[in-house]
Parts: sequence; structure tokens; C-alpha cells
Amino acid sequence: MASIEDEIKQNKKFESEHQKAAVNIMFTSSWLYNINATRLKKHAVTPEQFNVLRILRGSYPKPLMLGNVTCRMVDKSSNATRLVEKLRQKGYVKRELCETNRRQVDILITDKGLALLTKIDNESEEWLDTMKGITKAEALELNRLLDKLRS
Amino acid sequence: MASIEDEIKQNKKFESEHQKAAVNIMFTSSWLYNINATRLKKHAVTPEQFNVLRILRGSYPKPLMLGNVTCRMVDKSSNATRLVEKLRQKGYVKRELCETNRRQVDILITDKGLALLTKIDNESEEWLDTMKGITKAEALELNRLLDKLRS
DNA sequence: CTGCAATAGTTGTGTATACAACTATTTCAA
DNA sequence: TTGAAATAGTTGTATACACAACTATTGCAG
Repeated sequence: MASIEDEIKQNKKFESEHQKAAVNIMFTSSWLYNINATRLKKHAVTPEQFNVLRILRGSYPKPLMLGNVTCRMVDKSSNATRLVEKLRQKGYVKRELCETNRRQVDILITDKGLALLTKIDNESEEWLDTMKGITKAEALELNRLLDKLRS
Repeated sequence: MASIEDEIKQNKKFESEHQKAAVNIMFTSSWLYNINATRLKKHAVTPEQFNVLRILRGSYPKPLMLGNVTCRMVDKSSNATRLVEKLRQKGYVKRELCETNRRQVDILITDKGLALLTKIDNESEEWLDTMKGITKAEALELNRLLDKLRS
């Protein structure tokens, strides 16, 4: 079970190589997402919540305002508010009202949040295995093609 | 704004080309999805509903049982029931109880559903434009790399 | 100053997905 | 023949996203 035609049991050929590539990207993304979700499930966080935590670690020890979390997310959305609230309930992040600009909410990852990421990092060899179907040179080429597609 | 690092405003480099490729695939998938969703919005169907309609057209005039719709979907889910119900309410599909196996529900696209797809096909040049950032040869290479990654 | 536009975030509604528990029907082995 | 397992689909609950309407605060042009 390798080709995208087999994966989605498509009888007819795709209309074009370009259309096939579009479907292939979305299908492969879904495949990656599900592997990731399964791996994170034992820690009771979703891929989206995990992504937010990594963004906050990238800024640590400086907090990030909510808008700067949003614009760094893989899937942009207007829901950073609700994602952050879920993480706050679990004790992984803190919310602080900004003194100098009272419209703004600063988000900071807690020690508990950092510890969770460290634990997940330590067991992420299996996750890298997911990507080992292609060589480093091929990954490089894949990145080049995807960047070019979007430009 | 081209590279994936810029898109998600990543300060540090990725740990590896492989990890970067994983993020890049998911980001590009989200980018494609949103373009597609916007294009379909004027017809009041979602990309998921559109995908189901195309699957049913692929089988037309033979109906497909629900399970065979599910396994052809880009995003597998246990919700074909609910997607089909939305399409039925809009008059784009019909549900028929199968005579020979009463567990099974056969789904058939209606004339109205076929007409909708035809209309959307006719205006899909803009959608193909989305993919024209890469050449046909590059699309072919992209498909090869994605299929290899998943194998 | 003053009030309008811009900025930052929150929330309601509709849609979709993940998972698990559930009903109904069919198959098949003891 | 019968009852457990397999198959096909439905539904409840939790999570997340898209969009739009909303509050609150800040900035700035006149």
C-alpha cells in the first residue's frame, strides 16, 4: 500500500499530476497528524496543544502575547484563547495580564509544561522513525518543493 | 514569505531536515485546505462534503455503501454517516436501504449533486492556479517523495 | 481634547474529527 | 439449530477550526 491512488482506492487516474500532488499532500498530512496524535495521547495532550507548548518553550523565559502564539501555529485559527485555556487548566501555562498594554494577554509556559516537553522529547525516537522512509537529501528536496509551491 | 521557517516565524532552526519536512507537509496541507474551502464556500459545501460527492460521482450510476465512501476519503473518519446526512438534507445524495443486506446503506449522488460538481468543475481554473508554483516534473517528484515517505 | 479607527482578545454557532459504546443484521462453527 | 463473532452503521461526548459579532483598550487625526 504505497501510492496515493491505492490509499484512497481511486479507480480512475487523477486529472493531472498537480491535482494528484494536492491530494497527496493533504493525505500525507493527515497520516502524519494521526501518528502524532496517537503518540501524544498517553500524555493527554493533543497535537495542537503540544504545538502551542513548543512555541512557548521557544520563547521561554519570555512570555508571548496571544497573537504571537497564533501567528506561529501550523494551523492558524482564532482559537488560541481556547487552546491556552485548556493548557492552563492542566497547569502547563500561565496567563498574565500585561501591565503596559491592558488589551494584551501574556502567556508563559510553566515548569510543569517544560517538564512535559522534556519527557516527550526523550521518547520521540519513534516519531523520527515515521519520517525515515526518505533520506536526508530527499527531505531537503521535499522542503524545497513545498516552499516553492506556496511561493 | 516563502520558507516554512518564515511562515511559522520560527526563530531557531529545526532539529533536522526530516522534522522540518513533517511540519512543512502539515503547513502546506492546511494552506491548500483553506484555499479549497474558500473556493467552495460560495456553493455552501465544505471540502469534506465536496470530497464525498466526488467519490460518489466516481461510482455513479452505481451507489456506494457507506463503508466504501469512508475508506476512499482523504481524511478517514467514523463520520461518513453525518457528512452524508448533511448532503442528503441539501438534496445532493440519496440513501437507500440495501435489499440483499439490510445492515448496509447505499448512497447515490443525485442529479442535483452531479450538476453542482459540473458547475464547480467549470470554475476550477483558479484552483489549478494554486498548484502552478511547481512544474509538472516537480509535481511528479513531489508525489514520488510523499508515496515513499508513507511506505 | 474628542471621537473614530485600529488593535487584542473573547465568545457563540456551525462544521468536522476521534473514540468508544451502542443497535441491528448476518455468518458460521459447534 | 443456535448463539457467539463479525460486519455495517449510528450516536454521545470531547476536541478543534472558521467565521462573525462582540468587549475593551489604545492610538491618532482633526
